[in-house]
Amino acid sequence: MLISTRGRYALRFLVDLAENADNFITMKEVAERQGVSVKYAERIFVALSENNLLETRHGKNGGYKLNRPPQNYKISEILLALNEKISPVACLNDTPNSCPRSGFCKTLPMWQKLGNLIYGFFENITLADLLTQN
Amino acid sequence: MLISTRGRYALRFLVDLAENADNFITMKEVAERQGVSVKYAERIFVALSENNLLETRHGKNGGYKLNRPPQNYKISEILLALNEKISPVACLNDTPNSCPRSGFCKTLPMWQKLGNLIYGFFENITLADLLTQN
DNA sequence: TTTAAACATACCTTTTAAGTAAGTTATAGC
DNA sequence: GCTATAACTTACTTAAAAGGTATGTTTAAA
Repeated sequence: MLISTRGRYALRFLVDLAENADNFITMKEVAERQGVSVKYAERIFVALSENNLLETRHGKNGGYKLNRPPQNYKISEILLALNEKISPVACLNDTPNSCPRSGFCKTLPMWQKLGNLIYGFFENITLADLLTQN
Repeated sequence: MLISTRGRYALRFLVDLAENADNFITMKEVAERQGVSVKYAERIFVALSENNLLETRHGKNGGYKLNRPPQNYKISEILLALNEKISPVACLNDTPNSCPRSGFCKTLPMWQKLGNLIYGFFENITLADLLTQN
């Protein structure tokens, strides 16, 4: 699978925060609304926070909120924050390509094309685009 | 990762057979040429064979060869034979979608679009296309 | 009938995904 | 300043999948 639950949940959490914007929302509230255990959600929120995708406030009346308008969140950026490997095959993960066959591999060009297709897909969608879906 | 080594190796094996066409080629020979252990290659060849992607001959002077011209092998068909899950997220794997949130999930439409993009990519490339790459 | 190949079954190891537990630190409100 | 609350930290556990190996059995050409 290209994208694991961590990446999927992260997107849903951000959509949730966007829909309840302006106020600080607790992780617990989002986790419950999204049907994810609080403990698992916690790790995802921390990853988002570490990558400066969220504004946080500790203590009473604290929580999380978006730190920019939804159209400024590229999906690619969010998935990378969760360490999702976006490439379709392992042999595209290192640059320069470390496979000794890369110079003459007949399948590599196909993987590169697909990799670019997928990366381009995630680069050109923002959180705002998700909000208008139904 | 979307595609595992099994799928990747399968494609390379078929390219190898296509390049050495007409004769039966032993699995051992292909495996050595492709730098994959004979035992691991064996499982991949069996999967290809079970899905009628190869002609086989037992015993002396036996081996494998393609059972059709390279342009009649769609990449999608080959990957499916290896049980590669082509969809980018787990929640697209069952039809109808079994997720209780599928009716209102804000991220599902994006995953469906990406799934169609990837599936279309593999549907429109054949083994013959790989042979002309360098 | 021998030899070389595909085929079959069962197992092992490593890595990653997914999730849990127990505690520490920061901050708003009283 | 105290207290409640919520983010943060570290460490662990479990389950599944990927990747690979070992030991055989069956088939068919020479």
